[in-house]
Amino acid sequence: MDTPSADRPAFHDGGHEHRGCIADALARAEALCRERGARLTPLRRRVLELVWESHRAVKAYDLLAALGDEGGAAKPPTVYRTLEFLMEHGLVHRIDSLNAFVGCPQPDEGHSAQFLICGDCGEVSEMNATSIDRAVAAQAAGSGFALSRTIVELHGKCPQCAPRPQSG
Amino acid sequence: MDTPSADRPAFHDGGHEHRGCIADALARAEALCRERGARLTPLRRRVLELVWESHRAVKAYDLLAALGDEGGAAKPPTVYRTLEFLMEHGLVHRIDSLNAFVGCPQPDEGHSAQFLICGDCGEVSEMNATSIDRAVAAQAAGSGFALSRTIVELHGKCPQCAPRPQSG
DNA sequence: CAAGTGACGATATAGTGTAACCTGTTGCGG
DNA sequence: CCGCAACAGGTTACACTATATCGTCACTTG
Repeated sequence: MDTPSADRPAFHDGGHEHRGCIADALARAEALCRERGARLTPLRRRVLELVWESHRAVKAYDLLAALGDEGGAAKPPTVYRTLEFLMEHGLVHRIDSLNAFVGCPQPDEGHSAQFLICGDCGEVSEMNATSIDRAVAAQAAGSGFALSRTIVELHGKCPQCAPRPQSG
Repeated sequence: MDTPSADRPAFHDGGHEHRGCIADALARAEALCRERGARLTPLRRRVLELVWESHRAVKAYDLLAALGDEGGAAKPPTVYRTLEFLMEHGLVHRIDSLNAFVGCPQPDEGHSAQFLICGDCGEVSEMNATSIDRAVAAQAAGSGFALSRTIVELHGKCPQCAPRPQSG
């Protein structure tokens, strides 16, 4: 469980059937909202779909533009509120170092995620590394610090963009 | 070395002689710039001093305002360039989750720092936890990810703002 | 002094995020 | 059906964060 690559690939190749990712995400969101009595309105659903159009982090103003192109001219507060709702329910995460948002592949599990962010292709991969969690918790405790939110964002190059010599 | 509290307090009490912190920071900066042939101009020195006026993270436009009050009406690009210089030389760090900047207590050591950020008093404490570094490096390696920049920002309450029951 | 370089200034604009207020919709009890 | 409460969404205006571009000044170096 410590190595995300054990369950699923950390990064996706260009050829994966991405429509499936979107469909899965929407299905999970619908199930989760039904379960919690939260309302997945058309706008919220559409924004989630837009966020999932790629595995890259999407900026709020790109969503704004995309919604505008579709006729429904949303304004900033609308988009931010929608993103806030999606974050509350764990459906998307905010990447602070990018001022951007990315879909969460497992919204149901209560988790503190870490992110691998490729500077080349822009793809973002979510990890759930308990080893990092443990190290962070131990450090915080050692300083008498009461942890409430943990931000771990790792920038670099993904395997596709920086193939190791031995494999190329 | 894993526990910063072993070398120095993670957080400062209100009563510590902060003038010393500032003086130390400026002295270190001067030594470091002299050593590297970098120019610590009056503006850069002043900005560093302003950043160090507290142990909180300072926003760019607060610096802008502070400089403006002093007569020298600096414009945004000037402040950002100055901060960029200070960051290149490790004299300040950027806190991405706050869009703000904080002085670095040990600019000489090449380090990847982690930050404890108190949501109450706003103080920021820098750690150099090799345990976190190791966990992060291992995870990245396990995903075939070539790490270039590590962001670890921990939000919560510092010991002064959230004293543990046993000590209060 | 002339040429080159780096620091800083000025203007303008792009990008990001909120406050405050209002309207529309839904669901429910009277 | 009506009115209410709660929530979703829209509108305007503004505040904050960041960068592009060009100009100017000072300091070095030959």
